[in-house]
Amino acid sequence: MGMTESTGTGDSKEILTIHDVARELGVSASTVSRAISGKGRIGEETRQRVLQYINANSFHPNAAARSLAQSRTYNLAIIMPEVRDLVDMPFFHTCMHGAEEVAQANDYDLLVVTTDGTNLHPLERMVGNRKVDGMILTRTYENDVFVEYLKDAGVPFVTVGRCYDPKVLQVDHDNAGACKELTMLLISRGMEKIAYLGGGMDQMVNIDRYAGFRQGYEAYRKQPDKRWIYTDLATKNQISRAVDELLHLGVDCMLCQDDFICNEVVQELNNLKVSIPGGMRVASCHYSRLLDNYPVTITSLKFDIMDIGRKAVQVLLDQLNGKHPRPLTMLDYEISLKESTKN
Amino acid sequence: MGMTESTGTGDSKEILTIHDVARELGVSASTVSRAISGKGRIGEETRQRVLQYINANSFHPNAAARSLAQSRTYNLAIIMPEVRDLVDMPFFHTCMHGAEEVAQANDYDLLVVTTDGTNLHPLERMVGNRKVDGMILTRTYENDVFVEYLKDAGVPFVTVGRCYDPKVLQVDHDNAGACKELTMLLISRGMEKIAYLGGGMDQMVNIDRYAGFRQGYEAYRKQPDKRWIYTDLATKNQISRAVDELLHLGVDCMLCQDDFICNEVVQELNNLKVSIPGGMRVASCHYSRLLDNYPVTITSLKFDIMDIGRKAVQVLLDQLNGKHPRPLTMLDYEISLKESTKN
DNA sequence: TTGTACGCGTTATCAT
DNA sequence: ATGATAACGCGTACAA
Repeated sequence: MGMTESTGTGDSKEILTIHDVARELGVSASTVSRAISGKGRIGEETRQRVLQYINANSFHPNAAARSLAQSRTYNLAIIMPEVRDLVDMPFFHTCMHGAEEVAQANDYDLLVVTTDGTNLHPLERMVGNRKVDGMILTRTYENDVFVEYLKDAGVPFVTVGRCYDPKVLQVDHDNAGACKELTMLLISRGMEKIAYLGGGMDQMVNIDRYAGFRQGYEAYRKQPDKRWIYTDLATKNQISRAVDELLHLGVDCMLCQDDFICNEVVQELNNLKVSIPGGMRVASCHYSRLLDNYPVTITSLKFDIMDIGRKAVQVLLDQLNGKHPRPLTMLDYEISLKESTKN
Repeated sequence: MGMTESTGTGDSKEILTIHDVARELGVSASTVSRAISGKGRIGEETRQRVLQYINANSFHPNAAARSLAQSRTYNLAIIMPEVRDLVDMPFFHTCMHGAEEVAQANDYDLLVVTTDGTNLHPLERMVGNRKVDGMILTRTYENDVFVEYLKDAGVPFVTVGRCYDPKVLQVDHDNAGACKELTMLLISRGMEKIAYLGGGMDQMVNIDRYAGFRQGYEAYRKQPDKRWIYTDLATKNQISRAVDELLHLGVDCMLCQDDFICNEVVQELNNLKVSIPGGMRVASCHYSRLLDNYPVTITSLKFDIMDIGRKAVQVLLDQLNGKHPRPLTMLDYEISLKESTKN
């Protein structure tokens, strides 16, 4: 738009195109393109000459043009659950940073999208506009509209968390196995009456952890009392009420489904002047720094969250690049036995 | 690529282009384009006809093509500091969600980029590729290489936090003013010896808060003892050591520069069995849920973080749309006087 | 090995 | 008010 031509010497500021480079080097645009992409045969010397020039003049191919020509955006989207309570965000954010790290390393960019468990709209826009090559679902539900939609739309995606469809790319920890092991450990330490405090059973991770808890009991041919079990706990109030009632029931230990719940449980116990582990034992199926804030260390399962984000993107990129990654990637966990369950 | 044509009736799945729509409706592509964009004159009835058709067949314009034609990506990037400690992330993540909310509402997408205070590389890639229309800097430094780079590159951007250049778009709280007010309040409540525990003085926010602290004293024509002042505290160890020494000096109150530091301070005090506010008074220049975990409520400054993210994007979009937003947007704060500073 | 020509899907500038 | 046509910048068969 009425921009005066640079006078003679190659100025900075001007935005270069592949043609500018070509003209300057006395070659054709396609040669430049080949030099950059590495595709198609090209003389090594011209290749170097081009590469050197674009480096020196910091030429970058226009993403939109490239995207249009290749039908590839080099963008990934990560879908985050709507933030209700700030404290339950660490998992997703850590995961996001892991994802971003690997994306970045592969010259991909990461778009963040937050949406609740039902609103497809933001996804539809992205898919419709073809703004991304693939997506990462950071949470899975028992009836997952996102999974259904993406399968249907033919968009490559990976889930963080389990998914019933075995063909869907998924990376997860063995939540059930881990909780089973933790439960068994607690029982073996003499805790007979273990209470379970869990959240929304519409989420796969919660379903799995609860299943693991039951399996732990079954392995000992025992059964937890129904009154010790709370699921679908959503608010702080519900949690503290559950704690109160469980105290009356005289359980030996409170097994919390995640760090958020554990956090509330410990606080309520604190309020009631119940000491840990003297008055009550506590364990959590997921550890986060949140729990660092207590003088007593908490027995818990530990997962490498950043790594799950990394792996998710790795698998997704493999998929996009035509490799055929194993659909299911299982990550390690660790049981961290601490003071809070000392007998 | 060898896709069989849909037999007769307009199937779903096929990816439509603006031409398909045009052909189907017996109009030209440009008419369809105009109907969608609203630009250029077009008959109201044809307009409706087009709009209805694209709705019914869920047509979305190809983002890459549109981007190429308009030289506009409808993407924004948010630059997040490299994550060192997970606990100091809440600010940036909350900010991000606020930004994403407004971006989403304006049909923009948000790319996340994390980088430390010196590494320009990720920015250069984005700018070079023209992947975004603008950027949000979530943290500003006294000598800010990002600000310099973006100004130089002519990329629209907004900073969250203050910046020396008055022409740079910035949205911020009045950190200095708020800390001054808080300091004065503490003094007026009889706390003569206020210790200050702060972090890296390379960051603008820390510079401002510290300045506010000093101004608070000056307003009373007093001066804090040098030994009460700790800046550039980086590790937990440094913080707890500072707390120990300050206890020996017999200060009346510990004013913490942010929630992270306050968190450590309170923990250390806990370890040492020093009660709050009985044994020591504590206040924080920034509140986050982190501090919810203590039985005693903490006197602090409160900022609406989500809102700062929202405002940042709003201002940036205004800029992109040729409006001329005021360079400086100041957001409100609130002083929350709680138990931790009771005398 | 390298150059030519066309397509990717949209917007914008001209005509009509 | 609408239609044809030329960009936008890059990738890629095809030709040389």
